[in-house]
Amino acid sequence: MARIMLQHRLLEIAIAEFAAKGLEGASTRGIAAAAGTAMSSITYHYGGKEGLYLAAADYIAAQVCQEMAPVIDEIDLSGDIGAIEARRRIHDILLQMIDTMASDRSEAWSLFIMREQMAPTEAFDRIYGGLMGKMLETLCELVCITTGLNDRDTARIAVITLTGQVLVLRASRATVLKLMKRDTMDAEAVATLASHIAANTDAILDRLSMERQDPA
Amino acid sequence: MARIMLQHRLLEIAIAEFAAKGLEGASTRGIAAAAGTAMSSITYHYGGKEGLYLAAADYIAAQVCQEMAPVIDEIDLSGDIGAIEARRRIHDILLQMIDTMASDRSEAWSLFIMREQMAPTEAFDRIYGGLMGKMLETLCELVCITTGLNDRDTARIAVITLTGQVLVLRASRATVLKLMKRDTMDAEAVATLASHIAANTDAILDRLSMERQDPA
DNA sequence: GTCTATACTACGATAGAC
DNA sequence: GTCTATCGTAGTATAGAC
Repeated sequence: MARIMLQHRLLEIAIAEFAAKGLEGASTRGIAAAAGTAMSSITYHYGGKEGLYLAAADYIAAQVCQEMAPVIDEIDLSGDIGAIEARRRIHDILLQMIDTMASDRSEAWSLFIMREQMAPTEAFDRIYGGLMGKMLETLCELVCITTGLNDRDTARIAVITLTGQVLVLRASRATVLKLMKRDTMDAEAVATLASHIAANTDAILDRLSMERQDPA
Repeated sequence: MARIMLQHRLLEIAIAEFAAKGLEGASTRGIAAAAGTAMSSITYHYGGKEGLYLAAADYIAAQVCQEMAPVIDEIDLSGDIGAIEARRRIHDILLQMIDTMASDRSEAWSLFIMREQMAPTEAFDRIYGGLMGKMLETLCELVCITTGLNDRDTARIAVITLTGQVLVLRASRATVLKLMKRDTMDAEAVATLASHIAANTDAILDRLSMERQDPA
């Protein structure tokens, strides 16, 4: 039992290190030392640095899956939801994403994922397959429902731009903080950003709905 | 003269390496070898790996500055432009950003900058100070003009979300390509994305204009 | 100024003691 | 299973030849 906890601890430290310094920048020596164990235990359990990295990706996928489950699973029981309900769920998902992206609690996860997005390795497929793909497809479906669109390609582009507003909070954290003249992303700043993103989301979805009805 | 060209070549190779592998992942030996010179010349010219990295940041700042100059400098002669002209310039700047973010030509630049955004070092200040800060403040100003807003804080948040739609094209390139079921970002895909981003931009700016007139 | 040779450090992997 | 010791490799930095 204590062993299992130690493995979790090692993985969490590994994620923090990989997130901060990248795959090459992080050192197995440092990770092992921080976890209070010998470096060779990484070799034993994960086969090496690369194995540890992939295990970290799986761990993140599982954690994020758990975190997002409440707002995603809901869609499974969607026999036929209306446009208003679909839009509410879009807002729920984006809010959950904002919370995850902005919170310091999951800073390491988001940084790890962001690094993979920019320079994908095998780890990206695991994370994408774990939940991200499902979540994005769910968003596409919801966009189609709430706008009345049948064109999933257009819906996908809408999802890209909608999530872009959220991702920028982490991907360009340094710029966002400079622009907002802050040192940290406190709860108030997150709330302000969230309300503006929600309003933008409505504006974008309304535009898509209107274009469908009146393709002028 | 040939020496200067060699330094430029070395810097460009360094940028590509740093962009692809990060500061720790890139190797001075590899960079020097690819540039056809000895590793110690890096020490001589830049003082070491860190110095080369900062020089690469300055080089990028200068290049991006040159690239964006046409759409930014325009604002300098803005005695009093109208709401329509301001909005046109916002679209111009975003289009230029999309082109820079999406094109393979400047892939290394954007990756380098993205890495700095996620984990800022001294290099970030150089890039931000070089042009990015000025460009973002220009965008804020234009948003205020085109929406009639006096609240620059709101304008800054609008700029964050507007640029977020663009940045996601590079920051989450892997996800975007998966969603769009493509292997590469060809010109047609870029054009489609650009037109949707432009429409979203209008929707967001219209929303801000309307809220100002009717803050219900 | 630029390259060669070398010193020094840190990394990842592995073998073997316990 | 876990730790210690060690090996080979790769990195930066430096000194010195040219």
